[in-house]
Amino acid sequence: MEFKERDQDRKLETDMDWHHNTKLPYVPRPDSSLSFFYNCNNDNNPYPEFTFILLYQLAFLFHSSCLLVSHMNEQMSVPTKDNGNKEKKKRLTNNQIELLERSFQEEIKLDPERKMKLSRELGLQPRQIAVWFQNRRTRWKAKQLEHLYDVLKHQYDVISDEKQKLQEEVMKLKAMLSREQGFGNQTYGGYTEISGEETVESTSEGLRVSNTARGKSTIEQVADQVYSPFTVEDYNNTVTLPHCHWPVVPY
DNA sequence: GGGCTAACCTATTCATACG
DNA sequence: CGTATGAATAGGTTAGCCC
Repeated sequence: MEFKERDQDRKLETDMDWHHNTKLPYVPRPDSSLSFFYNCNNDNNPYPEFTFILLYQLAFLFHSSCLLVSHMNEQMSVPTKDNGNKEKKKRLTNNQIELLERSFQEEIKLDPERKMKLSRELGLQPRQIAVWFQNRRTRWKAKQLEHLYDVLKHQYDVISDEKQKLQEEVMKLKAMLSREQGFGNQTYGGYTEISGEETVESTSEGLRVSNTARGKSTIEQVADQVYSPFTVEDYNNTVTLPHCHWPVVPY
């Protein structure tokens, strides 16, 4: 079967889920407009009864399928841009949303049993429950990304400030060094024969930094703080966690 | 392995509420 | 009346099941 056709079938099934309680109509005997099917009783036919039964069944099937298609189109409200009986979208009530929200906070994924339970409790179609959960997960992920962006931006700002301070300090120290060199090679305080880089190490700020100098620089350490708690794996884990541990965010 | 199915996802459409 | 929001659809992917 062509993929597109299969997909359409699947859509149909999904829609049948939407109208899971749809009952097929009683199909009456084909009407007179199909009477040509029954006019098989002529002299040239050696098996009039057999032909009648065969044609009757064919006619019945044809008529049934016609009725079935029209019934399904009617019942399923197949969204067509031009028909007048297109079903209007309705907002869910506050009570419905409240219960759905509570259920979502318990578990962001929806198992079939819970779907049916919610469907019964809320008087909504199972398909509507599934769609609501899908949309809610999308909003939840968007909020998570937004939150992650805020955290990263804050940490970026902290690093930026630190960098700015360090650059200003380097400038000051370079200026001091220039002045010092103006006095020749005489010692000045504790500094002798030092480069600009090392000067930073010797300042109070630099001393603070040097406490951690055994391993990584401040920036590297801050960078670690920025990136380590937010690995892709962690993010994926939060997304696939069975329970919503992320702070509840309004959507 | 390939077909089928159900559930999921992202992107999009469209109706509705609201300032 | 324009915009934001949310319900619903379209089309694609994936995993599980069966043959």
